[in-house]
Amino acid sequence: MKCPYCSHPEDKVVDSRSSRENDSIRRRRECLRCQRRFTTYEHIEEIPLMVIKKNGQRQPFDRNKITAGLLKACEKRPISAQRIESILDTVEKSLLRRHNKEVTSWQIGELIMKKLHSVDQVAYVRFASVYREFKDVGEFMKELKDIVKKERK
Amino acid sequence: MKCPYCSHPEDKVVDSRSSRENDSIRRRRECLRCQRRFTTYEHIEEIPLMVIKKNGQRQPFDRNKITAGLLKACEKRPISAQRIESILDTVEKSLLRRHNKEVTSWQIGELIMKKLHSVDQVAYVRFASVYREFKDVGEFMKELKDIVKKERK
DNA sequence: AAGATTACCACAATATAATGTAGTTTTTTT
DNA sequence: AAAAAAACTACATTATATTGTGGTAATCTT
Repeated sequence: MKCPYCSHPEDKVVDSRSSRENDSIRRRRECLRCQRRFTTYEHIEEIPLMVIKKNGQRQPFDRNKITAGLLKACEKRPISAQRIESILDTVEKSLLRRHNKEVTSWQIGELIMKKLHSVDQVAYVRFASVYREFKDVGEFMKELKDIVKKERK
Repeated sequence: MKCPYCSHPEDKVVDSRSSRENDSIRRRRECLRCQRRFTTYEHIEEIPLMVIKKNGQRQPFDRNKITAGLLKACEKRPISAQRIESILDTVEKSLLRRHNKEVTSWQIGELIMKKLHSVDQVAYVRFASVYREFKDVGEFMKELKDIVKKERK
């Protein structure tokens, strides 16, 4: 565990206690180089995933809602429903693997866009234009040009 | 560490590895009752605090901004600047103590309101009426009545 | 579709963490 | 302002985690 003060990688545990609910372990560690102390927490890898919406409200992660948006973006595009499911799989898993209990809908959008971009660029632009307003028109045009260029090939 | 499947409090560590950057330890644990396995992560207690704003964008926690809003809500109220600083202290500390790297501005508002409510109820209502729209008019009127009743005493 | 990275698994040898008891300080609640 | 709860401290005893090696499978990148 890297010391937060001096970045030294070695330390020792000075105290270790379970929380009353046994849902975490608090350890008090001491850096072997600078002797300073710090606290760490051990947690179970989070399973429940809460989404923070734009208005700041939370709600449980609902895969179906996202699927719906993606399906719409992929209308009339050569992407199978299977393909979409697999994109969702990847996104969901990589969200679950994060250590963070909470995700913003914006982060989810970004992840999907990254995936979608490598699968179908037209669908990507459709999705992107809904989920994220391009920072400026220039960026949007640049994306479009790149895609048109490739489609022509 | 409580088993996420059967809630049994005893388990053993089956594998334990540092992340390459030494900023966390991943442990693979096995429940002593149901034998199922799960993963835990140990992290340094978080120090940097990111605020998720209503529009979904992040920014570093800025105490001054919050102070400004609070000061305005407390205009002409018998609350010293010192008092306000101490409210902010409490809120900031309790945010830092959470295990969560990120907080929504909504959560911060709630914390401040809780504190403010016990200090000055009129200021509380002013602040609340800005930071949170009361779910319904009834709730707002109820708050007002309670406060007026107390003021009369 | 191949290559790289990361999670997961097993086993054995060594070193370090967990736990009880207990006192102090800090923080939160009433 | 006092009481209650939580975090940090120390020390001694016991028990368990860490680390290397090495292999498989799943996932991410190109």
